[in-house]
Amino acid sequence: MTEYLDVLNKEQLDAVTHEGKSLLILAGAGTGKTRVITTKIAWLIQQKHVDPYSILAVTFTKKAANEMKERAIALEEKAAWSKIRTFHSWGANFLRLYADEAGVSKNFTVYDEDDMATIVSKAIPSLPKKEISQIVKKISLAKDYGLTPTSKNLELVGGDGVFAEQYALYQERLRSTGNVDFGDLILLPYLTLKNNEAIRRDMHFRYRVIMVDEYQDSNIAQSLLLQELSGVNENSGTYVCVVGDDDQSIYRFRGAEVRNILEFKNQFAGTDLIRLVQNYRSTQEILYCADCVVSNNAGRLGKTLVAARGKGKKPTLVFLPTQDDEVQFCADIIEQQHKKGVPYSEWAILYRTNAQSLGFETNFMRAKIPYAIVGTLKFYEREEIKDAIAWISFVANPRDEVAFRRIVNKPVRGVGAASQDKIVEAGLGQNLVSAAKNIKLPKKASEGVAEFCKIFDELNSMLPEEEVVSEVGASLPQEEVTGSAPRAVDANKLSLADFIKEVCEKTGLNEFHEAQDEIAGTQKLSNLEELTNSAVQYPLCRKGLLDFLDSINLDRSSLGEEEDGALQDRVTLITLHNTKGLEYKRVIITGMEYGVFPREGKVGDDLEEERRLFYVGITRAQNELYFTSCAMRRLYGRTNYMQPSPFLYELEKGSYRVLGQQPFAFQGAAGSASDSSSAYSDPIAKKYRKGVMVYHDDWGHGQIVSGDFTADGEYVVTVNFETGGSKKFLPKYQSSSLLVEGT
DNA sequence: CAATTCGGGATCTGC
DNA sequence: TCCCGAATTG
Repeated sequence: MTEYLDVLNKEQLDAVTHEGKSLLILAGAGTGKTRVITTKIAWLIQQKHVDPYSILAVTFTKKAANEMKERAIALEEKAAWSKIRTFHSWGANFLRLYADEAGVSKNFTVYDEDDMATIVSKAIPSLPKKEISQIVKKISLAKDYGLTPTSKNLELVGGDGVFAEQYALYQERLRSTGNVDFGDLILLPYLTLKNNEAIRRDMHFRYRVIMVDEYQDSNIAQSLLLQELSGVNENSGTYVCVVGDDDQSIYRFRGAEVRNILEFKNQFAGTDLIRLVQNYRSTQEILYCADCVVSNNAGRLGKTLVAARGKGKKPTLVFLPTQDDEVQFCADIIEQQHKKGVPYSEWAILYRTNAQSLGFETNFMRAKIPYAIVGTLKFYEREEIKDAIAWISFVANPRDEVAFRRIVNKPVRGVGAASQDKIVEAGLGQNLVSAAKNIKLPKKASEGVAEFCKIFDELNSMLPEEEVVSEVGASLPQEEVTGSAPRAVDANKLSLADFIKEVCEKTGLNEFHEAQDEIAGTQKLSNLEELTNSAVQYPLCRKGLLDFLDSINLDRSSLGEEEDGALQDRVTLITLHNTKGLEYKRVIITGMEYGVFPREGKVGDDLEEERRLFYVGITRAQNELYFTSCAMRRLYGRTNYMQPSPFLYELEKGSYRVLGQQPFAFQGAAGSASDSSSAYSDPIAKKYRKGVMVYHDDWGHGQIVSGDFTADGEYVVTVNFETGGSKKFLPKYQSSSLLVEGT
């Protein structure tokens, strides 16, 4: 019955069976923290007879939540009744439940930063355009810190009296729409709990065990929410267990507060601490590099990971001339290994900024290397998608000013900015369709508005309040992480996709974007189709619509990550940030240049955060790890000479192999590729001269033992490989597969 | 109100 | 380099 405990090490077992007090688990990368949490859930249910319904586990990404839920259920079926969700999706759920108390519409949707900017510009018309995005950022940060417009500590986010006023105006306007922004998903539940004892008691009664994953990336508001939710100061008896790693804190810029970990024991009295340092993911050589890097950070709790898997291969540092060579190197090595049977899916290419993915995409496309981009797919930021979503959101909540402005005159119906303002001012905080119907406007505009309202009414009447239920006889809840119940597809039944299809047709979006496609050669129409298809599992009703919107708004990467996506054989292209919690057999960290990674101008705490990000990247690798660094890179449309990333200097010499031409800074006493007094005039012969260490994609590491010109003037080298073999090459044709190796 | 053109600014990272 | 917004023009 408890054989799943046998696979745990001592510390893991202690963590799983710990009870009665709050617990902080300091879990290094790859130390099996997901296993600990999921096992703990199973153990509590099975051995301690804790009601699964009273267990709450929160994570930061939907992917992590899904995985956790799956694994917990695999250990104990009843874990299906537990709430395992992302922080934000839990918050959204809470707010729908207590919408009145929180002061929002039951049918709210979530505004992103663009939408926030629209609200700001309408709430403070005098504000110069340029300052809007700064204010938006500041407001977001304030909410992450748990601050309201009347808080005394607004200077924490660099806010003064003027900002307090701006924040207040924004809040007022936002509340009039009934919608929420991202920060509200945490802040409003916190405030609601704090100010409402009855709800608070309900929650304390409801949740007996609360677990939080990746606690190092929680912000102040989340910490405050956790305190209220658990009732730690009210003797609720709720058990709180958080798991985190201060070395992997990478979201300071959006309000994450490492001090939440450091101060956990003060906020939650009587906390016990358990450390997990046994690493089951990476080989020792990889962990050694990771440790070299992160030990340069001050202000860490400090721990050194111990590999359970043995020594392994040294990481490889590759110097390349340009970013095109970088892309080519990655393509080559992946293709070479693929020919030897290594699946594409074992590889991940990591980069600092999303913009860097472009080169890989185009090259891989041409080379027919299958790839999948994880994360900011930008899909939902596309114009046509935002249009369609605005329509859907507006049907859900007709107080949504931002959506209204977006769609009322698209395609053009003669309702310009002036008319829009009139309608919104008249109907602020009310149903904008009613307001629009009752207002007097110029002839052209009023005809347009009438048309718009007609479309709205037609669409609105398509949506029943509740799904017409045909009973499903499942004993366990089918709840999904983001919300509820995407059902099995029933061909005979209308789904939300049918609604969205109607939206695209009735509103003229299809027509409008079809025309755009012809002019600009874009694919907007098929994007709309893709959006439609993604709604097929949602039931045709208001609840289904809200769930669908939540799934979009609370997880930008959900589309394009089809169910079977993980099973397909593809190289992963991913930002370093997005790799949190993931692992790959072979990892290439690209763009290891000063200015790219770390980004230019990062100093002090910010530089330390970049370093932790590097640490996160390194510790994703199970077996093989590569760093690539270019001498030249196109940035801002200009070609720049680059210096190697300072982080590379933090790796101990000898703890990694070097390929390619080392920059001057890397040519120490042990350097080898710097014989400038060669007698050869042929640059190829000069590069591949006798004695040079090389690396070949198929044959591995070796040394050139002879180099001669043939009768036809071709330069031939003989290479003896580490493995014992000897081969002849024509370097002229091997520039990408036969690389000069350094130290 | 829409189409065109011109100029400045920008690029982090993301729930 | 490219994209977006403002200004200009129809």
